[in-house]
Amino acid sequence: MRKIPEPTVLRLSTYRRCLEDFKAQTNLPFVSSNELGRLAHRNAAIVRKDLSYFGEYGVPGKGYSVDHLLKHILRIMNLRREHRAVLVGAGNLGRALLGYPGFKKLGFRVVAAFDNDPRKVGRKIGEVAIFPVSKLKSEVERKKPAFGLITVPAAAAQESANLLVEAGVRAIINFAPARVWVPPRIVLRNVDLTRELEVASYYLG
Amino acid sequence: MRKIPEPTVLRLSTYRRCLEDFKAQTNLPFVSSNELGRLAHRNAAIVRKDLSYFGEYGVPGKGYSVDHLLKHILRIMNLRREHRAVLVGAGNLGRALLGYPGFKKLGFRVVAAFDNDPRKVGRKIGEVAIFPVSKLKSEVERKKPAFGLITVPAAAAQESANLLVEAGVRAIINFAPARVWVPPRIVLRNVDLTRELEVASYYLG
DNA sequence: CGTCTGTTGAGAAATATTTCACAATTTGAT
DNA sequence: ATCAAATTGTGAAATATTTCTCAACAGACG
Ligand SMILES: NC(=O)c1ccc[n+]([C@@H]2O[C@H](COP(=O)([O-])OP(=O)(O)OC[C@H]3O[C@@H](n4cnc5c(N)ncnc54)[C@H](O)[C@@H]3O)[C@@H](O)[C@H]2O)c1
Ligand SMILES: NC(=O)c1ccc[n+]([C@@H]2O[C@H](COP(=O)([O-])OP(=O)(O)OC[C@H]3O[C@@H](n4cnc5c(N)ncnc54)[C@H](O)[C@@H]3O)[C@@H](O)[C@H]2O)c1
Repeated sequence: MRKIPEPTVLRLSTYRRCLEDFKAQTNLPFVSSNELGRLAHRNAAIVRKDLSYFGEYGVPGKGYSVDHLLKHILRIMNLRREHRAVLVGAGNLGRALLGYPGFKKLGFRVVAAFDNDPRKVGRKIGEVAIFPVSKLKSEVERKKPAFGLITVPAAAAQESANLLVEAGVRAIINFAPARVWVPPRIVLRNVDLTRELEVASYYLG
Repeated sequence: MRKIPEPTVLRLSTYRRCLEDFKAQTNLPFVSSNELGRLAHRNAAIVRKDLSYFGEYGVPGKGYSVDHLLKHILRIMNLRREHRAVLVGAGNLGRALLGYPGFKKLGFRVVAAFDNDPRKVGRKIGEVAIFPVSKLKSEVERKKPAFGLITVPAAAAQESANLLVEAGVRAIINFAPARVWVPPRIVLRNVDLTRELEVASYYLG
C-alpha cells in the first residue's frame, strides 16, 4: 500500500464527523464527494483522492454509501475496537478530559489516572480512579493501555513521557506545551490548545 | 510582503516556546538555526527560511540573538499587546480554559463567559463572571473583545458563532467538534482535542 | 591584515500536496 | 435498448513546501 500523506489522515477524521452529521441530519443513503467536500470545507477532488488511497468505495453516478464509507473510515483509522488509555496529571485539563463522553463514543476508555498531588490520589473523576505516580508502572503493566495522555505542567511532561514509555504504552498524546522526546517506536502526537489562538492573533494583525 | 505559508505561522509559535525554554535553561545570548531546529524537532534550513520571510535577524557565524528573535516573533504574531476574549459555554472544558494561567502569560485576557444554564449564570470562575447568553451582545459591545472561544456542545456551536459574529468579535476559536461557518472577514480556527487520538490510533494500526 | 570557522540567507532542486480535467462507469428515464 | 445525467477514480498539471547547497559574511585569532 502506498504511503498515505499525513494531511489525508487528518482529513479522514473530519470526514468521519461530517458523515455522522450528514447521516443524522438527512438520513440519505448516499453522499457525493461534492457534498462531503462542502461539509468538510474542502475541494471535492481531494475528498475523492483521499478516499481512493484506500480502495474504491464510490459508485459512479451516485456517490458513496454513507454507512459503508463510515465503516471503512473506522476500519482505516483502527477505531472499530476499544482502546484503553491512561492519563497523567488530573488537574483542570485532565479533569475535563476524564469527564468527556466523546472519548468513549470513539472507543477510547480511560482506565486509570495518575497524579503526584496526595490530595488528588484516591479520589475518582467519573469512573476513573486517581493513583499515585508510583503505581503507574504496575497499573499500566496490569491493564495494558496502548495510549498515554499527558496533562501535567510542561516542566513534568518529559518525565511523564519517560514513565509511560517505560511502562509500555505505545502512543502518547501530549497536551502540555513542551516538546518531549520518545523512542521512534512510540507514536507521539502533540495537542496545543493555545496555538490556534496565537495563529488567529497573527492573522488579525 | 510575500504571502507566508501557514505551516510557517504554526512553527513560529513553536519557535517562541523553544526560545523561551532555551533562554530559561541555558541563558545563552545566541542560538543557531541548528540548535533551534533540534529543539523544535525540525530541519535547520526550514528554521532559517521561516525566519527569513520576516527579515534578516541572524548574525552569520553566531546565530540569532535569543532576545531579539523572541521580540521579533512576538511582534510578527501580534502578541505584544493584550487581547481580550470571551468564552461561550462554561462547562468542563470552558472551566479548564478559564482557569488556565497560560493565556494571560500570552497576553490573552478572558473578560466574560456566557452560558445558558441558569445554575452557572452569576457564578465566577477565577476572575471571570458568567453571564446569561442574552447578555452576550451587550457585553461584547461594551468590552470589545476581539476573540470568541466556543466551548459549547457541537450542536450549539454554529448558533454561538452567529451570536459572536453579530456582536462584533473578529476571531473565533472553536473547540467543539463541529464545522461552523462564519463570514470571510472573521478569522476562524478550530481546535480538535480528539483528532490526535484518532490519528495516533491510525498510526498504531 | 589575512585566514580560519561557523553560520546565515536564499536560489535551485527535490519532494509533497492539491487541483484540474476527463474517460469510464452507473443509474434511471423513456 | 438507448441515451442523458451524474459522479467516480486517477493521471497530469499546478501549486506549495521542504531540503540542499553554497556564496557571502561576521567574528576570533594570530
Ligand atoms: N487548563 C487548560 O485549559 C490548558 C490549556 C492549554 C494547555 N494546558 C496544558 O495542560 C497541562 C495541564 O494543565 P492544567 O490546567 O490541567 O494544569 P493543573 O496544574 O491544573 O494540573 C496539572 C496536574 O498535574 C499534576 N502533576 C504535576 N506534576 C506531576 C507529575 N510529575 N506527575 C504526575 N502528576 C503531576 C498536578 O498535581 C496537577 O493535578 C499543562 O501543561 C498546561 O500547560 C492546559
Ligand atoms: N471536555 C473535554 O475534554 C472535551 C474534549 C474534546 C472536545 N470537547 C468539546 O468541547 C465542547 C465542550 O465540552 P464540555 O466537556 O465542556 O461540555 P459540557 O457539557 O461540560 O459544557 C458545555 C457547556 O455549554 C453550555 N451550553 C450549552 N448550550 C449552550 C448555548 N447554546 N449557549 C451557551 N452555553 C451553552 C452548557 O450549559 C455547558 O455549561 C463540546 O463541544 C465538546 O465536544 C470537550
